[in-house]
Amino acid sequence: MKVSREQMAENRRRILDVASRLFRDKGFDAVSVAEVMNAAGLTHGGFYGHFSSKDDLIAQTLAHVLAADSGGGRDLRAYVDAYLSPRHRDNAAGGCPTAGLAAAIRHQTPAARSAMTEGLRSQIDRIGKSLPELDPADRRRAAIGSWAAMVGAVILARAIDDPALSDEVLEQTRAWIDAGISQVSAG
Amino acid sequence: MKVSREQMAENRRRILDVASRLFRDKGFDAVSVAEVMNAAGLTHGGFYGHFSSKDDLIAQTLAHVLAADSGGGRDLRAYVDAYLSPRHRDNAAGGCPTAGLAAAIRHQTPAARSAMTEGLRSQIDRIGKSLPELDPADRRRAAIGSWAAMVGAVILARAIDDPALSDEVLEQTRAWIDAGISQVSAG
DNA sequence: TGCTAAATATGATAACCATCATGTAAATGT
DNA sequence: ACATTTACATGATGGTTATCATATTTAGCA
Repeated sequence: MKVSREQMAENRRRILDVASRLFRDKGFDAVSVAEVMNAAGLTHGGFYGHFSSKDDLIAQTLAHVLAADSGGGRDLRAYVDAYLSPRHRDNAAGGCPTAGLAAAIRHQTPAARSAMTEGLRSQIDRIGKSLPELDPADRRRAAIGSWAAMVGAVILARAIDDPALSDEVLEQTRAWIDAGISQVSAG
Repeated sequence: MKVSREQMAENRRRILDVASRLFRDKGFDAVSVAEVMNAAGLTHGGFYGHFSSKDDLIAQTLAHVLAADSGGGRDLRAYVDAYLSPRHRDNAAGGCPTAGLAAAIRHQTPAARSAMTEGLRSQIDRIGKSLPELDPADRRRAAIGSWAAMVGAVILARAIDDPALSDEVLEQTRAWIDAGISQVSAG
């Protein structure tokens, strides 16, 4: 059952989209190739027409999802607030791929690590650009420090089973970043 | 081939120790029960005499490794320096279980989540205690914010395949935490 | 309109793994 | 010393999964 060229391209896009959601939600290992294909409305057989292996799917999914930048844009404050919200914590499937997948990258192929590295590099640059009021050294430090705290806080908040402590981790990290950035720009 | 009571207790301890190292190094999924037992010098058959399931092993391993506190102790500065060092980044098997495993806890059983939650709660308290110069609200905020940044930075540094960027993430996060704490205590 | 190549479906296959079944030998208590 | 219990070893078993083989259908082209 051959499909049109555009249909095939759309299928590929859908595979990458659902794979991205499933991987963020359940982790690379817990998602099977057949599960991805079913979620994309296909069966497992066609998979190897699109990708050479599951590892290849993982690498291409990362490149795909990290290309779609969620970046800080102009208003860093608003971005941090949304990032460190219970809503984002509770929405791993649709949330930041770094928070969901960065820790698992260690066990993946070089292609996957490379995709993640480029994603992180541009994310750090993006955050830096949204801190124009700082001088370059402070800007770089604030961008990296804040980003590390954001990613760490969401990972910790998702790991904690006590809702009060989980909320507190988000809230206090938000205040900590806020204070750090304000004080640097005031200094 | 029965062994003495103490021998059995030692075997159990060894299983938990090697499991802790293997899990931190390779992740829960990538380590098989047989691999753990072999690393402990036993065969897979005896496993269910010690644990009711692999999930049970995971939960008990977390409780075991998180009980052995690596805590901040008195000198927070030194602890942060060691935590955010290339040496720690490159030694996942022997390093902080939170940095190695927190992100994977989401996909584990309630018992495992609960062990991790208690570990994090006491780690945050421990860091707070090593900031006696701050007033309680600042102390809590600094403890949580710093800890999130530390965990996040090590996870990011381990995900990045460019050594220069990876080192920079550690270094800048260290400077960021340092500045945050100094400025709060100066303010 | 018919031919051919290609995209996907259906259906193996082989490896891995958690868990269970059973055997064996030595520790423990009498 | 002996009986019994028990910790561990050896050896299944069943389920899952990545990957491959083959069939089917239709798009793309002459």
